[in-house]
Amino acid sequence: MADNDTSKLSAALEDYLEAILNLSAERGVARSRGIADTLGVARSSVTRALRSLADRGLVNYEPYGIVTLTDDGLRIAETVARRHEIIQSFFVNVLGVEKDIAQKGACEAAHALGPAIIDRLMGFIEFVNDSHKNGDDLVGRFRQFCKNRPAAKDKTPSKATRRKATKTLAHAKPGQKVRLTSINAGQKLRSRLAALGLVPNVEITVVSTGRPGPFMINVKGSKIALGKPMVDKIIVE
Amino acid sequence: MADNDTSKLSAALEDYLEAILNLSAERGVARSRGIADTLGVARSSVTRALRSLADRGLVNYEPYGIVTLTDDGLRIAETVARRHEIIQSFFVNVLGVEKDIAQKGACEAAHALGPAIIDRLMGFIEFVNDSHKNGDDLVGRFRQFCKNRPAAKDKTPSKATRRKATKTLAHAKPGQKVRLTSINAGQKLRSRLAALGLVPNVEITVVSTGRPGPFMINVKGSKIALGKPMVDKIIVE
DNA sequence: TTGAAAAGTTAGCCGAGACTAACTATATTA
DNA sequence: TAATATAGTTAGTCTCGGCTAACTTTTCAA
Repeated sequence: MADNDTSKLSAALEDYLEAILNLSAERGVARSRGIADTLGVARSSVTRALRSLADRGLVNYEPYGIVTLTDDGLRIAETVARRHEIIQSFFVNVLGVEKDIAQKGACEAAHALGPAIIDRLMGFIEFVNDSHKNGDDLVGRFRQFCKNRPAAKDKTPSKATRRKATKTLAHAKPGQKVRLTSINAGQKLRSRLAALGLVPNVEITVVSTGRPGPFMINVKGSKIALGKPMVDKIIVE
Repeated sequence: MADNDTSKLSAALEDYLEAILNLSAERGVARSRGIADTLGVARSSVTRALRSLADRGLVNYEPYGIVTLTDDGLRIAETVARRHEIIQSFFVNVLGVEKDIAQKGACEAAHALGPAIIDRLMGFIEFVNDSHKNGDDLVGRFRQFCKNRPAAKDKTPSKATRRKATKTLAHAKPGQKVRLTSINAGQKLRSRLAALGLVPNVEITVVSTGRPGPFMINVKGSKIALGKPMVDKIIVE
């Protein structure tokens, strides 16, 4: 019983519970060393985590003893393990992601996704299996679909995601024409730049973006060299 | 360029970048207050995060100034935002999860899932859309499938997930017969229990599990009352 | 133009969760 | 059964990412 703390468990402590469950199942018994190895943390970290879990009434733990789950701990551990498996199964069996990559992603995602999403996900996996029994090989069709599709790079934002962030002069490319919107600096700097013709609404043509050399721009016919700190302060569109 | 740190960014800092990107797009400019409101953190936390991001060369930031993303920061922010959207789109448009629940889950999962999984997920969404164009309403079929399926509870582990964790006497139900495997305690306690007939391999019948009253067991015809601390130390199968 | 309100920063605190180094308890085995 | 190896704990430190309270800067309106 102990504290029966209502507050949600941290992802780290959930991982400890899951590790204890797995070790219990695999080796018959969970010991500190095994937990440390499984999670890749120091033994001392395990000691502290076990004390914390014992305080919450989730494990039976006493110094130098073996670790067992209480009813409450078992319930949580099984929930986490189940989420983990459902997510991993989706990644591997539906999406066709490599097992070790899926493993890593599923482990983290298991803490992020609530019951509603997990239930739907499991339902979806069942749906896919069911379809297969009825002669519709969804996964096979998906694999085929992937082959005919140019691989999208994670780094390249899709049009749907593209946003217009506030741009500074530093974002501009050589030859590009931009309009000065504002200057992100104090009074004195603004008036210094104003003396060079750099005022709101003026048109700027980028000559070269430095690296090496200074950042060169053309404003109303006159070339101006700017240092990196300036370039970051000039907001353009 | 500043530091150009190779180390991976924390989930929290990724969230700051994403918030800056969104604010830039929505309000034209990102300021400290807006970031604090968006993320629901104190303004002072934002100040510190911005300093950290500026140190890594991801934002242009100076005290009291507005915040803009550098090229590197923009790249990361867009990547995170894209992941976020892809995951959320999957939850909402494929799984049919409610938008605000999906929102929360997707936000956290966006930090957990790497390029490989994200790419597949996006591919899958495209596949579903493509199927729909070709007359196969996958999502509709899934919805229908869900209706005919008894809702699974998140808390109840499926048989596939069920594991045999190390059980203590505390897990046993009244009337249940178990066999004592070992006792998780020191020499002195073990011999005390041995005097009561509690030795490895002995059969134990659970009479009552306490709450209220003591935990009662039957060992070779004799009834024994055990305290909670004892019950947790007796490993059974 | 000045003075209050809003925005932003500083300083100091906290808890979680990791680490290392040094110590102690338990197990093994010669 | 004593010596040693292994397991486990303690103590102290660090980083991260929150927080509050108090202070400073900027903005805006009278």
